[in-house]
This record gives sequence, structure tokens and C-alpha cells, in this order.
Amino acid sequence: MALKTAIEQNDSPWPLYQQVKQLIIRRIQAGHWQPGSKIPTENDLVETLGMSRMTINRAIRELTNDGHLIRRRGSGTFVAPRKPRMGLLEIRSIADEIREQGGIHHCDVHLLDEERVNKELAAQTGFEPGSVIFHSVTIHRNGRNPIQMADRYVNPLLAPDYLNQDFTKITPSEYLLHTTPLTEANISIDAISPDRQICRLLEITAKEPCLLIRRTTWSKKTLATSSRFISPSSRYSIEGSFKPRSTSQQILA
Amino acid sequence: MALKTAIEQNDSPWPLYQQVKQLIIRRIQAGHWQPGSKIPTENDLVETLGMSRMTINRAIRELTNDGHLIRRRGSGTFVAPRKPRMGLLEIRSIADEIREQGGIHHCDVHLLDEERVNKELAAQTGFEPGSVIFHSVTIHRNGRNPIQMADRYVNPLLAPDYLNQDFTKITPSEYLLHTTPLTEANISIDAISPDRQICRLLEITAKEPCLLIRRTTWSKKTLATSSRFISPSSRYSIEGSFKPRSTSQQILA
DNA sequence: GAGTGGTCTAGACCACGGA
DNA sequence: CCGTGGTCTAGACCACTCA
Repeated sequence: MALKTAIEQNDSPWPLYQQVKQLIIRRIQAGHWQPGSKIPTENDLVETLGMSRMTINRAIRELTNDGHLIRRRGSGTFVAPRKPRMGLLEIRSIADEIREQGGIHHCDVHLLDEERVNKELAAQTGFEPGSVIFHSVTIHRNGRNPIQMADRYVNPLLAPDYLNQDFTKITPSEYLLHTTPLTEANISIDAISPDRQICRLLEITAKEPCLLIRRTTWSKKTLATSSRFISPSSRYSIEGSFKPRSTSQQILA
Repeated sequence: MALKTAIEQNDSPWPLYQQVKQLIIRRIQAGHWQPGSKIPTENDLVETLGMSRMTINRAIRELTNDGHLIRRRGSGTFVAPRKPRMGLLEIRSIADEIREQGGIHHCDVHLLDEERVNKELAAQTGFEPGSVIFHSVTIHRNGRNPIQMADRYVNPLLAPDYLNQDFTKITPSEYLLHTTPLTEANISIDAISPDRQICRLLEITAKEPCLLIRRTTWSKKTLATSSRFISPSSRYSIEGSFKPRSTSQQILA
């Protein structure tokens, strides 16, 4: 069965319950398991994947806590109707946001190449000086309207096939999401005035303030990506809503 | 032993691992286990409480995900040094941030009054037209340097004493935090060019791009606060780091 | 090497939902 | 009633840290 083959050759450095989580997430994202539909029971998965029920249970329980699944005792486990609520740090895929607002998402690839890390780049990104990394610059548009420039440096070890992707079809975010599970992220948000190059790429004037989002991600302590996202504030802003999860997180007013 | 007596009479409707979580939380909050100090090992607790290690492990694991504890394999489990790390949506108190960087926080009160909600304000904030709400405008400074303007509308029902506070001593955030437990929040972040009033209050030129943060909070479905925070980007930016809680929320790259 | 946490297993009992 | 998820147990092996 397809479910099983995904995991049975187990060279993965990840624990089993993590692999199960990733497997389920991919199934959902690939559309094999639609929102609202029932997924296999714990016992099904125990048989199919040949693991203990506690392992399956932990995977499903954590996905439920994260909002991907909904469980009803006596009835079954279902794919959550919408996307999980997010902490702000996990910012949504801009392609999703555009599509969800009824827009049409395009992605122009302005650069996609490998590059040797010099001192300056090393200081900016944290990658090893002298090593070779992938570099992409893409523009996300809604119809004709440029919404965001994404300037990414990617660790080749974690996404060796990065240069061969067609980013007009799958966004770098989406590709990386399926490639490497990221375990940690750092983010900063600033307001800036765009320089000339940004103005040209985003088709705006220098007067228009922009949001600058810097994001660095890790996969188990190895640096995965270091990116800059720049959006004209007239066309993009960050939004989120929040409920405390377990017991006592505080919300500031 | 004290630890054990807390649970041994087990009429509790809560599952065991929950009781263990509560027990540990209480120990921490009562100060028996100080921040940074080591707490008993899993095996200690297994013996003391007479439960299986998996049960103890789940309790401690979840507390770790919530940020109350820190675990180091081979070394032990420790009470987390500060407040639990937060998702970005709970943005830190600016007073804390300033103080933590070695600055000196001041708060000027530029306005503190009640106000009748007209149509325009109702549309902006979501408060009932015609009702009376509290309104404050404060400037947070680091030494002489203005860092942020905070423009707040507050529901009098949830903070009836708001107008009598001395916000030069306790910030509105801190006051509201102690007054009403907030259950939900909405946030948006934009980049803007400051208008003339903002320029004056923050002592900047109109050229300098600013971050505009809008935050609305609820307490059990009643609107609590609706606020605008404006900061010059040269003096303030939003930063955060993120670890998935139960270990695989998605992080975008 | 002893102690620690991280994970996994193969069972078990229970509470709930739906036929 | 059966199948579902929710929890719990008593073991086990491993990777890591520290003395």
C-alpha cells in the first residue's frame, strides 16, 4: 500500500511519529484526504504502517493540537475544515493568500542559481563563507500586480533539487515545505523605503513604504534558508488571529 | 511525600498526565521549583507518584512544548528561566523589551479620557455606536527617544478603573493584563508613512517609514480593546523566534 | 559508565458514538 | 453491540551529557 511504502525504508533521521505526521500532512496537502473527510482509524494505521498504536496516536494527537485534524471519540478522525490557526510567526504562503482572496497567483523567477558565499553574504545569512548555496529571486503577482519580492538563500544539502524546480508552478515555500521539515524559525519585520531595484521589480515609487520580512529557518540545527521578503504596504499586510492554546499563555492588549 | 499526596486520592475527573502537569505548574508558581533549577527526573517521578514513565513523560513533554520547562537529554529537566516563549501574535510588552536591552522606559500620557463612539469610530474599532469607551494615547520612550505611540480604545466594562491608572508607572498593557484575562486577539501589521501628528509625537520626519500594528482583543467574545501602535522603523522592529509546539506545525521557508 | 531524556512496543481498560 | 478515540502500563533500546 502506498501509505506504507512511504516509510518502510527507514533511513530517516526523524522519529517514527514525526514521519507519520509528515505523511498525513502530505496526504492532506496533496488533496488525497479532503477537508471534512474521515481519515483511517488508529488501528488501520497501526496495521498499514506496522507500528505501535501509541506511536500512531502521538502523531495524530499532535496534528490535532496543531489544528490539522479533528477527532471525535467513537466516531473517527477528520481533516479539519479550514487551515490551522497560526501563530503569527508562521506566516501564510502568499500564494494561498492571493488565491483565497479570489486573486490569480503568478510567480516570476528573476534569478535561480548557485552562488559562492563571500564574507558579506555570510554575515547576512549565517551560511559558511566559501560554501556554495542556492539563490533565488522571485516575484509573486496577483494578476499583473506585483505583491512581493522573495529573495532566498537555500542550503543545498537540504534541498539538493532546488535549482531544477519550476517555481512558476510550485512556489519555493511550497517546495521547501515538502522537502525538509523545518524545526525552527527566526523572523523580523521592518518598515522600509524601497531602493531603486525594489521599486523597479515591484513597480512602485520610492515614496511607498514597504514591509520587509526576514526569515531564517533551521532543520534540526542546520541552517536551511535565509530569506528576505519585501512587499509594498498598499498591496500586502500581515494579519493573524490568535487563541491561547493550552492553559496559560498571556495576550497583551 | 508531598508530591504524592497531591494525587494519590484519585477522584479527579482529569487524566493522570493532566494532574501531573498541574502539580508541576503549581510547584513552579508556588516558587518551590525556581526558574533555572532542576526538577526531579522522570524516573524520580515515576517512583514518587507511582505511575508509568510514559505518563510522566507526556506531562513533562507538554509542559516543555508550552515553554514552562526546558529539557536537556543526558542532563535533566529545568524550569524555564522566563515567561514562556510566545508565538509572535502575543507581542512583547514594549516596556519589557526596552528594559531588557538595557534602556530606560518612560511612558508619556498624551490623552486619557472617555469618549462617545460615533459611526466612524465604530467602523474602525468595532465598538457599539453611541456607547462610551475609554481612550488613551501614550508615547513609550527609551530615555529621551520616542519608540512607539500607542492609541487605545478600551471597553469600560472590562476595565472600569482604566482612567484612574498612572500609566507613567504601569503601562496600559501591563494594567490590562492583570485586569482581564484575554482569550482572543486579532492583529495586523503594515508599513506606513507617518502623518504630521505622528511625526510630531515621535520626533521623526515624514520620510521615515513606520510600522503600524493594529491589535484587537476579546475576553470571552466581548470586545476588550482596539489599539493602534506606531513605531519608527529605525527604532523598533518586530522580532521573534519560533519552535513548533508539538513539533510539527508547518514553518514556511 | 551511570544517569538522563527521546522514543517505541504490545498489550490493556475505559468512555463514547452510532447502528 | 462494536468500533472509535483517550489513556495507561511495564517493559525496552538508543543518544546524549557529565563526572
